[in-house]
Amino acid sequence: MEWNKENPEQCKVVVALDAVVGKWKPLILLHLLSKGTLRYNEIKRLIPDVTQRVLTLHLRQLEEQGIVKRVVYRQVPPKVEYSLTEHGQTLKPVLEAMHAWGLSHLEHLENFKNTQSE
Amino acid sequence: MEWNKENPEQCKVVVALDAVVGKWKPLILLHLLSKGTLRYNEIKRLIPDVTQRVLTLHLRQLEEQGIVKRVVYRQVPPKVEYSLTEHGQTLKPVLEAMHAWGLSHLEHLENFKNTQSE
DNA sequence: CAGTATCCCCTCAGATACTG
DNA sequence: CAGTATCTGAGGGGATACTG
Repeated sequence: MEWNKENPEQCKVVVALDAVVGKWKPLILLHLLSKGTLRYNEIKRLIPDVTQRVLTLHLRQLEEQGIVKRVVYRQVPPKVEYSLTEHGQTLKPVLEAMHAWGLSHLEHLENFKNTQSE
Repeated sequence: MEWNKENPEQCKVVVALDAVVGKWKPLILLHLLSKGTLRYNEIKRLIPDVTQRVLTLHLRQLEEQGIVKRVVYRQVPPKVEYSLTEHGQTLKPVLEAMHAWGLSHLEHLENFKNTQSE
């Protein structure tokens, strides 16, 4: 926790960022958090603007990081289910903290922009 | 706080990410958090690998967001001091949460990679 | 259904040189 | 000291078409 007292260089904020950054990753994580388990096309439908290519890329990266679990049911037509691993669940409070700050930041930006133009 | 129950679309995680993402932004913020006020070249010395161009860009963006305050002393040679705004300070708990998760994530990656190769 | 395979573009960051 | 100005390259993401 005490990263900032002496040597900020060894802080691991970037590690967290690396896991969460990606145009659609936050949305993917939030949907998995609220729904539990989702099939590939369900995610695609929940996030219409993501392309298949990028959605797959994001999911693969989250899987590599041990954040998302991918279960393939060998059948025709194929069925693939995505869910958060236990470790992935631990992101929830972090995402909530970021969301809360994001909200307050938006408010601050309001009167900040105003005082700028005055 | 309740972004995930029904509509993750309106979650503001991305707002927070937008403010914090940038190759050297976390380090800049951490240094400012621990030192309080720093001159341009002091930051540059604390983060040797950042180029002047990118450091300036990052600082300008943080300033635009109302996170960093920039004070110019009109004198020769010039003196410019950077510090966090009050609002910028509110990022501290968020960064700490990310750092803490980053640490635990690194541990998890250890035995995750191991179980992968088994 | 759940993806690959290509191709393209554009932003972010680095390198280097210059300046009020 | 605290920056600009230019040029450059890498890669993250989009569009479209195809497939086991």
